Amino acid sequence: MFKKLTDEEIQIILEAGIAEFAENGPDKANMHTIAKKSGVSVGVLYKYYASKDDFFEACLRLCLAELNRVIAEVLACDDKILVRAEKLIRALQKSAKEHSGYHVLYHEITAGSCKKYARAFAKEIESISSGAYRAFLMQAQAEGVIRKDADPRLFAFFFDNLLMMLQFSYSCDYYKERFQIYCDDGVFSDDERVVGELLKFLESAFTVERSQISHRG
Amino acid sequence: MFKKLTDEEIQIILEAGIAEFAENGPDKANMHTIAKKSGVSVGVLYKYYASKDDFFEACLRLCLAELNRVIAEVLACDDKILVRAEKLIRALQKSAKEHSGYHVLYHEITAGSCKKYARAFAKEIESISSGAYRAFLMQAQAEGVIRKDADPRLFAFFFDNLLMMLQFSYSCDYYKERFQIYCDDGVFSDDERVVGELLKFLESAFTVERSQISHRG
Amino acid sequence: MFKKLTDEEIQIILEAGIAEFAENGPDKANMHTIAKKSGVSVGVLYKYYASKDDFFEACLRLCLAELNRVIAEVLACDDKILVRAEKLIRALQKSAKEHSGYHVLYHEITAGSCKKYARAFAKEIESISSGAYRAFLMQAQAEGVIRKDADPRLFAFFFDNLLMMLQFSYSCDYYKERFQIYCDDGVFSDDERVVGELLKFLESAFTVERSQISHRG
Amino acid sequence: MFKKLTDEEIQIILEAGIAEFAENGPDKANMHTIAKKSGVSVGVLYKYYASKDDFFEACLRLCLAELNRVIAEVLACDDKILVRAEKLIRALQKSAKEHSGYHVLYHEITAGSCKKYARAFAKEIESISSGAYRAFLMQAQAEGVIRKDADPRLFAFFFDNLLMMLQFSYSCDYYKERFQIYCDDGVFSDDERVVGELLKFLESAFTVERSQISHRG
DNA sequence: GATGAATGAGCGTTCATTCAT
DNA sequence: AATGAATGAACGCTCATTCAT
Repeated sequence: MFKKLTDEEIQIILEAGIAEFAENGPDKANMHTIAKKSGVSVGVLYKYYASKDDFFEACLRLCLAELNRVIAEVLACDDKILVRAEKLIRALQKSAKEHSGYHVLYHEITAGSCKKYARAFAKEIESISSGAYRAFLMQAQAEGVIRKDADPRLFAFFFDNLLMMLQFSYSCDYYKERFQIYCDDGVFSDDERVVGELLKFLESAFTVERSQISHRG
Repeated sequence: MFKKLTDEEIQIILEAGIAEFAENGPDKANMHTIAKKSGVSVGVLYKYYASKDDFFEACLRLCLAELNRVIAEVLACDDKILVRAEKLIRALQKSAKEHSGYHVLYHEITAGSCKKYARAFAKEIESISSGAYRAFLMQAQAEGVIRKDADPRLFAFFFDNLLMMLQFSYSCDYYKERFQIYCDDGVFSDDERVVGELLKFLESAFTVERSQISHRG
Repeated sequence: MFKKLTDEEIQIILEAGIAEFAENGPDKANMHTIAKKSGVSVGVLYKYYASKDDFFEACLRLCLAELNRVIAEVLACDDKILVRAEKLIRALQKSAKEHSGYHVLYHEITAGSCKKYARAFAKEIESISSGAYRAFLMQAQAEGVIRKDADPRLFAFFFDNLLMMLQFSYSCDYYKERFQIYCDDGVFSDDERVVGELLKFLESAFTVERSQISHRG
Repeated sequence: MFKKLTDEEIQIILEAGIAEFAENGPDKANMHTIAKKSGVSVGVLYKYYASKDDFFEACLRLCLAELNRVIAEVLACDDKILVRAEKLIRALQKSAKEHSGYHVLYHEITAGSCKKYARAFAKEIESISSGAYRAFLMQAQAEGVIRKDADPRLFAFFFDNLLMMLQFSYSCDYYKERFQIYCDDGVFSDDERVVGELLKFLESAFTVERSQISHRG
């Protein structure tokens, strides 16, 4: 073949990379295995990507683009806050179950092995959802739908924390195991229960007005 | 030194290991570096630990013991639920800031490179907090302090999710970056703000009675 | 060189291995040295052979194949027993002098460091000559050429013992030294003398009819 | 203990060394294991022996002394040649069965791993039996008991070759396996058969007068 | 351009030897 | 004097990267 790789071929290579990186982690992942699995030679891999690290970054970008797409799709509609939350939960639940590798790779960035990417990627990725969530929390606050005394930044943070843990709980081995321990072996087959309870949790968290307890004296 | 290593010296080695594993991840961490950093020879490392894996596990156990100790200490007192929550938040906040390596290593287990430990450790570690949280949620429910319609298992799960994300946000690079993005550069010097907002979030989440939205239809 | 190794190149590597293993024994032999001596990188060694052990076995097999070839060539002809013996002696004498490494490696198997191979290889190698020698001893017995009261199995064993010691005496350092002590410094340059005397020894051993001594009472 | 090691203690250490060296070969043998097995510390080992090599040599010397003792005992009596042969055969058969380690270690010298000792030891050890055997062969020749045309040096060599192979066949794994292949599984329990046949073989070899076959033309 | 064989730095691990106690 | 913990050089093996074909 004397041609540039097509987008489809690139896609196949990246998918193979994502699978391998998700399966074995960035360090144990093997470039030859990836080449073999995607039906190309290592030479091609190194023609398109300067190094294993560089290739890992490309895989990562594909994952994050997809995850962003999922979230952006939900946020595009002008729903009320809890409807949005529900849609996000369902979307992440579905995506994490169907494309666990993508979420596992996202999780890898948060681990030490990817130190290198931490700063840059955090900026790139988290700014989007951070901004979006803060925005609609502030709007909801303005509309009187959620508690006035909430710090939109922190609340957006807590909200995203719950979503992140949710997606990892549907995709990463350790978190999956933990999910079953916290809930029970049936959680993975009763998505509605999880959606329902998380919404219940969020709904309360967002909408209570009174403060029953005075922390700090 | 030609005497058997004292407990303190073993501690130094483990701390060096934790630092190296936290810094580079289990795969990239280098046994020679650890030996050098802790002022012993590689031989000593292999006299006390059968393999890199075995040593990693020992480091891990030290971290987890400490983390469990922190949590257990808080749970020992028979406080009301939100007091407990507050104490847990403060304890984790403090611990994650002071011994970030311990928390980073805990986080490592959740990542792909430690696949091997996922199952076993999850059982070992998460069962404790899972049981404890569920128990005091149920007790609070019985006392009428928190909403009756909450599934204690799921709510315990969401609660711990928030705590985990909190500790990682004070210890792991990526999460720290993200924390600043969500909140602002000042978060790390205003612990009270975080405690206050998270308590506010939890308080509402736990105590609302009415359900304003009907999910699912 | 970026083409697959040719058979000749593989041969060079194996020869380097045989030389190194013969020189230093299987344990002290060094894979880096072998790589260097055969002009390839260690990587190549491990591309073609799974481990040092595996490589050693390959070297061994090459030696044994050659040794078997030498013996098989002689046994192919339908000569009378002492003619065969003479041919075998000459063939082993020549081979042990010219390819001492091959014979040294054969000798290595008999030593403790190769414990692992003892059983399997013994079966594989010794069965052939054992069977062949016994067969022609029995034939010679049937033809009345050699003594009737000989146990063909034991006599075949003694015969091969003499041949083995002969080949080792021309190839292994210790045995070479011993050879010179038993005979004199000139043995290695007077092959005919050795052939002649050994044939004399065998001829008598095989052909005497009367038993002058009553062993066992 | 503030005393020099007694001869018995030295003996225990050497026996442990012989066992370990015989079991694993000189390279794989472990100094710590030897120390442990003989109930002393490695420090003591290195107090009495400069290095592993030096210790191996000491073990070797013990073995060889014992083997020489066995042979010398037999040669002390002024028996006729075949009586001597029979006594030697029985003595080696017994010794190799009972103290296989000693013989295995002797065999190790002949292997490449002990390159270092080849020259020196060969001189030291083989000279004795070589001289003795040659002497009594010449005497027997003078007495007209064995063939006149035999070269006493070579015949002594062949004689010792058969004895060496015999002792190894009763002590070294590979040779034991080979022994069973050549003869049958019962050889090890029918010592008389082996003695008888070897004597038959030697008797003929030594005593034939006429040369029935003209080798070389 | 594409291939994949070859490279070799680098890491985990062992164990003979040393020497503080 | 005896101990055995500590040392660290050295080796087997891997795999990201290169480049002759």
